[in-house]
Amino acid sequence: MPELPDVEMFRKEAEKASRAKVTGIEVQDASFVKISKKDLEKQIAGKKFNRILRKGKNLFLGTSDHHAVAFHFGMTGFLGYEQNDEEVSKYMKCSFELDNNHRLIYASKRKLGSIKLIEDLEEHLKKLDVGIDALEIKETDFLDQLKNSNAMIKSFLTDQAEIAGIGNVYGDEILFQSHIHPRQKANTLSPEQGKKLFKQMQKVLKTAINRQADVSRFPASWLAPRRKAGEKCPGCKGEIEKVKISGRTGYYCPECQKEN
DNA sequence: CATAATGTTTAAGA
DNA sequence: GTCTTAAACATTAT
Repeated sequence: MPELPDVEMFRKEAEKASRAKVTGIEVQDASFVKISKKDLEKQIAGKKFNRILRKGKNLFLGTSDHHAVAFHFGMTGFLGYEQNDEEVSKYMKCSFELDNNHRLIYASKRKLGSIKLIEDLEEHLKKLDVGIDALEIKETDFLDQLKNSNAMIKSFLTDQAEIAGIGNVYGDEILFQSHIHPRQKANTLSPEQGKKLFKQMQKVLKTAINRQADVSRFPASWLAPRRKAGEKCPGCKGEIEKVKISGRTGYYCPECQKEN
């Protein structure tokens, strides 16, 4: 589930490739990649991805000449650094062959993500309609944005233009650990709730990264492993309920997360 | 077989 | 302009 912690894992994968030179590019699913092997190679071959940058759920692999490849992972995409002799995944969309017997592969079971060629990374970042990364935002700015939003807090947290990186699963987790109801309006949170939300946001994301964004390694006190209506809340005896907000199915504990 | 799934974009209505 | 839902995208897992 590519949200901030997952994409952070992909960033680390890409970093393993950053000292090697790209020798060629294979496109396995042209209907998804949409850029020709020829154009990709013209811009990337012979260079190194030595400027790697993540902003929210977006990953940019840049070269020294300001060009870059922009990746978005949709719901099922991933990036992996692997040895050349490994079997090619049938979900592979394209791969960047390296001069060290490895390759960087982008794979996805569905077609919801994207791969784009960027002419000038700095210019591109300026125009991107994506807010500051959830791990970079300062508490005071976060609280200001909360005050200025009339949206439900779940929508606020998952709105990439407000804060970048939080999706459906981590949004639910952060609200669960902050004891805030997902439908509560952002601008009705008390200052204490706002501060708690900020703190839990940092904690949840950092903990998830420390555990390789792997749900099976998350603490038993978390909601994420129990995303199902009728499951027992890990904090009380209550039952987890489903809520549909901005088109996504969310989960919360009606006992622990009351509206005020 | 029907339904839901980690995401984004677009449209339409309040 | 803000915020909400619903639908669309394509494919897999339950």
